[in-house]
Amino acid sequence: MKSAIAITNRSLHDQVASRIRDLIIEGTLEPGSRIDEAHLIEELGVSRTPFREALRTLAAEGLVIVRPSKGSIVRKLTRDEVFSMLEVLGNLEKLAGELACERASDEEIQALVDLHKHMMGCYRTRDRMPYYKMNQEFHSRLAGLSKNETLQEMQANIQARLKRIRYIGNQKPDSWAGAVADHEEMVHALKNRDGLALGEAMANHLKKTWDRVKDSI
Amino acid sequence: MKSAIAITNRSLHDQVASRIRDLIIEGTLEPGSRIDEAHLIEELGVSRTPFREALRTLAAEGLVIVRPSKGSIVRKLTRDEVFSMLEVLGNLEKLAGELACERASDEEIQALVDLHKHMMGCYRTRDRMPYYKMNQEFHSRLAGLSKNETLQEMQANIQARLKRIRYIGNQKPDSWAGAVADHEEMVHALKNRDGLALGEAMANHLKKTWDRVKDSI
DNA sequence: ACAATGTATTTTGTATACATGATGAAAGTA
DNA sequence: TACTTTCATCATGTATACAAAATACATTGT
Repeated sequence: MKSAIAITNRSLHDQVASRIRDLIIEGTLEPGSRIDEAHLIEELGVSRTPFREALRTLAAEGLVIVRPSKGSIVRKLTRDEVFSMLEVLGNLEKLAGELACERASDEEIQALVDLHKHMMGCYRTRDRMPYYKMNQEFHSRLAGLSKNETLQEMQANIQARLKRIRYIGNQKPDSWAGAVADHEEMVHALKNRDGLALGEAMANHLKKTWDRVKDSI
Repeated sequence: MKSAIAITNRSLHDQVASRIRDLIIEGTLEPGSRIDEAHLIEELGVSRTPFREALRTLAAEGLVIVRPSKGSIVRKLTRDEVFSMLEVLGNLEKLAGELACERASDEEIQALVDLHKHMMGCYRTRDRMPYYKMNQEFHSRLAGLSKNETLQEMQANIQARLKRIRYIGNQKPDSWAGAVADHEEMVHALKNRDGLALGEAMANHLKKTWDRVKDSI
């Protein structure tokens, strides 16, 4: 989050990249569809140069695919790819959980517990959207507590790729209660600094995510 | 592997990205040093557009850092960053090992065993360079046997970032013998499809890599 | 009528020119 | 002399123009 005062010192291609990222997650740009350069350029009011640089960035992030001389498409994830991402993500978050128990300060843990409580509040009042956002935040923050930059980065990358699918999966009637129970377990283990238990809980949580999400691919 | 007949249809920025990647690994472009756009463009004989697109790709890969309006620099890894990368890589390869034991075919395992034998040959004759290359290949192939695309991709990414440092670390007198012993253990576990043992061996191997490499940062 | 080939149009890829912002040097003032 | 301020220069960021490639369409021959 940037403060409103902060001068926009970001280069244009960075801004464009962020914008396109959002468009993909919102679903305005549909997976598998071609990205109409001319059209989108006009829409965004920028020229081709920064736009194309932004596309290269997103390609390296794995959100779009550029086919030489044949234009770019929004990457459409196959079942196998989603499964493979969740498999890796589960493992990464398991590691994150273990490391967090070793390395995080009491204050940091408490802050995460507080966030969890907020989430529980949203669950009780069935506020899906805020819960969804806080959930993303929760996982990101927990990755941060591992004090491992690379782990954070990789986690963020996979999370970004999956965001669209999880967003959809989040809308249908699902085992929300199950996810909440998982989180209770995770927070409990975190409070006790029980790395093994936390790791297992997180890996397990991601396994269940697959069940919740697999039908919306 | 592409057939030799296939015409090189790669776009210019892809070629440029590959070239710069090599320059960074070779050390021609030193970590921390600024990338002189004008100079390098002339050297490569391309114009700024594809060059800059290539830079954005490399930035997303984590090899260079672009500072808005202040040019790009070759990313210089700190001790902490290298440690964090090896921590993640160790975990990733551990997972790869476990999955490979479950999912790889006998032929694939045999092919890897053969590669290992070649490496042993290089070790006996003290051919460092071929050994180094085969070693990279070995780890990449093993990641491939996990049948998990994302895992492969992440492993390749971290490996690319560390290539330069490992390349240096490889030149000084080190515990080459130790690394070889690790590999023997890994291949043994792979043959027996003992996932747990292979996973442990790989994680362990990466831990030792830290010891071998940490002084050349 | 259908297929194949050639042509036109659209779209992507690259180069260059122009604009904007950063860095450093010189001159002026305290 | 030291510090500040302004101006010049250079590097980076963006836009546009040009070139090449791909796709769609039409025309011609069988």
